[in-house]
Amino acid sequence: MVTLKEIARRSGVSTATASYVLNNGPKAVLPETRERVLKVMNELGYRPNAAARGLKKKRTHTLGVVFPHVWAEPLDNEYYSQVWKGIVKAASARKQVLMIFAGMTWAEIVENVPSFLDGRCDGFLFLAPPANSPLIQDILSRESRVVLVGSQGMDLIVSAVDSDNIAGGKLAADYLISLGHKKIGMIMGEVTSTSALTRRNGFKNAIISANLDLDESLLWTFEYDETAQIPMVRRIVGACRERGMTALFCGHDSIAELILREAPSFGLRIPEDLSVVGFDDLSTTAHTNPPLTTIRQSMVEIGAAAVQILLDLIDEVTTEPTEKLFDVYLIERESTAAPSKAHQP
Amino acid sequence: MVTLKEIARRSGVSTATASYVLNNGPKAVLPETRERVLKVMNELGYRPNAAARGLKKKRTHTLGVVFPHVWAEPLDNEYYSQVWKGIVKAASARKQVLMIFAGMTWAEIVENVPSFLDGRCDGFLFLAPPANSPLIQDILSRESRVVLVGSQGMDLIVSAVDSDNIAGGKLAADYLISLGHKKIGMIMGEVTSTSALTRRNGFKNAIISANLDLDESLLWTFEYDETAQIPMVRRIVGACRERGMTALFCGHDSIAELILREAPSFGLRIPEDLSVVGFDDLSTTAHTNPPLTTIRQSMVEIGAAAVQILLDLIDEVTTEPTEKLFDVYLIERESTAAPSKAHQP
DNA sequence: GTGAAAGCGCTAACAG
DNA sequence: CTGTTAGCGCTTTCAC
Repeated sequence: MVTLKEIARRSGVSTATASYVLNNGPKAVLPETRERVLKVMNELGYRPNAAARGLKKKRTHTLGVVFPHVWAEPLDNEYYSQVWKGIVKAASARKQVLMIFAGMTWAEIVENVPSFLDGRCDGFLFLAPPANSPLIQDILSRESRVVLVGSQGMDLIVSAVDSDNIAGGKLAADYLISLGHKKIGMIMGEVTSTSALTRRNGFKNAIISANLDLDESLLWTFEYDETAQIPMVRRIVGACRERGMTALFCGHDSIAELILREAPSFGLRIPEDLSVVGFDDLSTTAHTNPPLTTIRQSMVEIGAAAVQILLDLIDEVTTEPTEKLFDVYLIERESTAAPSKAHQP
Repeated sequence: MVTLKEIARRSGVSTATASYVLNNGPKAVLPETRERVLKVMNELGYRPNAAARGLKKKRTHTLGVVFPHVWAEPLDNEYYSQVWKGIVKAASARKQVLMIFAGMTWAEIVENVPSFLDGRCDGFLFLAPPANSPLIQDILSRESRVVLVGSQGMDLIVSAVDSDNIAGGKLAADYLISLGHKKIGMIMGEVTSTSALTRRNGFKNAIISANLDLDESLLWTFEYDETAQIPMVRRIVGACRERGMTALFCGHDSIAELILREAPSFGLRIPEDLSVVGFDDLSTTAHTNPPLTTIRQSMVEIGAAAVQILLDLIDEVTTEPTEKLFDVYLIERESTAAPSKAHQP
């Protein structure tokens, strides 16, 4: 390994001078000296040692990104990919390196993350942590340079970036109501996810504001277990037949895709018998049959904003926790329509 | 920040002793001393500083993973996700942290990666680097602890893990031949990708071995540009109509999905008019219409094996570069059938 | 079994 | 403008 000392020796200067040229300061260096040193550095392919620098400066230019699980899980795959894309983009634009912490389960994360508070990262991004996790509390007590992504509405004093899920839930419900639907159901994602909860709250609010009947039996939670999915679809079909449900809001596009895929085998036509609205606007939803009406989130922007906020925290540009919510948009496709005559009063 | 020195002071021992208890060695420590020190560490929530340790031991327990681009790109999304899943799994099982290097373009990577050869990682995993990239050459000249993933068959002396793509291309072709097809086309992925090239080589070999006509005009390269895709499909449809092509092997499932989706609008029935075989076995391909016959790769295992090989290199368990190829499997679904009578001689 | 001290590679205050 | 040197937090050799 070639060291600064070696560079200095070969260029006939002191390590201090060599360091000054490396860092462009804090002291000035004569142009010719500078050139000489740079030349030697180039020739030897010198790379300043990151550990030594980190030790000295207490700054690693590394951001830790904590994933709740490996994001290859089908349900959230594209959401994480897109947010991640924004993170990478913003981080590389600002010359930051990303360090990933991911385990199979949240328990594994909880066990390991505290051991990373050892100076190898300047701050942390937590992607969609479960609501009210004690880990976050614990981390925050020792490290304030933390930004939560996809977790608005927790009671913690911490920076966070997310879509405006309340508005999203409301947007979906209001749209279905405007089409004339009266009996509207919803399937939410994980109960441990704050965004799933807030989407449902927005949805409920809209139903209530419209003076419609909020039928709790039409509110389901998605079953991640594959063997439970067909029975779940069956229950939803049952609700259409027996309770007159004519529209369904799904907390994730992937849930909506499942419904679209399975509905025909139950003789349920979409949108004639059931209007379906998703959430996310995944790239696949424009090609479902029928194309899915959904709520678009700005996933890439969310990731980029999170990096921005974290760096401001690290650089002490801001000291107060910031919360940023992104607007969501209705993307109207063909999985929604006015309720058919058969269901009209 | 609480340091070892502070721990030592508070426990009434030297930093050396405190270090011995931290590392369980290299010297023995009296159990009671040990307990006392551990207690203080716990109370203060002590975390040994990573930079200081790295500086001293020249080992960071960090693995660098280089992505050719953000893997949110639709074509390769799930492939990278799955490989990544295997990497995370294997790395966390062996207590390694992962550092990600990703840019938007390969040029950005080339520009930045060398600057990470600064001791912050113990070794590197390169995911599907372009064939014959000078970057890899450059890196290898300064850092031998490198494993290539998804890039068999380059001429470099470097460890690599991949699917047996030659066998995969052959498997697809042999299967179509066994169904009775004589005019078989292929669309390959990026020309810069070694796996795309080797799949095509396997395909060609099989065609030639079967004494069939290898029609070069039936060999296409996928167009990533979205506006070019419909014209590309049109050309393929044309080949069916004008040159009697009855089967098509796609180098990626995502390409096959495009064909399946667009074919109906050209009046092309699958598999009646054209049999289609994909490659990857993405989770979505069981639900395409019709379900896609494809070649399954063991993506998770590939990722895990790469970590294993890299760690052996780092720990000097092995010093020779290792190449590991994983078997691929034919998954027979409904997008393939014997050629219809109309096309038979 | 424990401690003093050197030193990993770098930065920066201080001296010249 | 350049050099000397202390020290970041830790590990480990060497002495006791």
